[in-house]
Amino acid sequence: MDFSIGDLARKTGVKVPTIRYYEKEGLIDTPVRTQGNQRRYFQKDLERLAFIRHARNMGLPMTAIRALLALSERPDQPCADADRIAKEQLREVRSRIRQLQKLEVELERISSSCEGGTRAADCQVLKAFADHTLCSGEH
Amino acid sequence: MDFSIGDLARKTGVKVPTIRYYEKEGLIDTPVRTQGNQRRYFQKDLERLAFIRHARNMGLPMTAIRALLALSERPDQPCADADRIAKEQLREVRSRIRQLQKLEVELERISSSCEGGTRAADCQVLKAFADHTLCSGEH
DNA sequence: GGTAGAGGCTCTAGTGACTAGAGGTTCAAG
DNA sequence: CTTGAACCTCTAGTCACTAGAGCCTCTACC
Repeated sequence: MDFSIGDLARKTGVKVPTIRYYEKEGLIDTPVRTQGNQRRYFQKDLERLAFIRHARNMGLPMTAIRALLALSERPDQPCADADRIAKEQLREVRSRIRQLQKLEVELERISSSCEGGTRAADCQVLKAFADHTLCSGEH
Repeated sequence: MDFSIGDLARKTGVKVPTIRYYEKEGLIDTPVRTQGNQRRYFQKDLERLAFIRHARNMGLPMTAIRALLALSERPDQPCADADRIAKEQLREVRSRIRQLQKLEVELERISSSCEGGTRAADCQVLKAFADHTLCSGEH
């Protein structure tokens, strides 16, 4: 029926101190306590925490998660915001991918430039890191 | 011949407080001072800071940068380490790209699931964020 | 019912890589 | 010589946790 913070941690994959942190930050409800002052959770807490965890895994910033949580608490509100947040995150992810791909090209060039020269003084890798003008594109 | 911390900031694109922070962290030399206690820099400082900045732009962690800096200070050392660091970073970047691409697929699915339903209660986007089991792959 | 030890509690401080602000001093141009 | 932009140090704040100290409670077994 109810379960401890450790149970909740195991079920959601969120660490115990992180759950307490989320509580302090107001992301999850303050749970009921046992007579001995220990937290006890229920199914609804598990769902909310799983939501947060999943959204975090998807790279959403806490502010976006707060917005989504607020939205899900007012079920009669229009959900256009939720859609907007998801699309925004998608744009973010795509732009990060593009940036990393530029970086990939750059690093490929750098790490293939080691010609087996043995001394750091002649190391092309070090030179490549030092000299931005050698880069093919901007970043 | 010599220049101020503001000049150095402009030339490298590293902000003034960040330069002072790097000094405190031992990433750059403690510069000479004017009679009035202001920092004065030279070409070598500019080069070192540009190196750091470029490497940071490439996503290298500070520890890797420290290793590269240490290496470049001992020019007779073999440079295999530099090559290893570059290759390691390349692997990292590639793995981050793969992860983000999975996320992209996921977010595409989520953000196309809004069927114009107007109420948050029925919002597929919120459901998708809540329910990990709807995900196609792992993450 | 007693006890051991796993797990719970609060609180403070630390992480990385900076950033912001307060309150004061110095430099360089006019 | 004056003005004001740029410099100085120091502390504290950011984000999203994480680590540790020191203490308390719950549960399972005897």
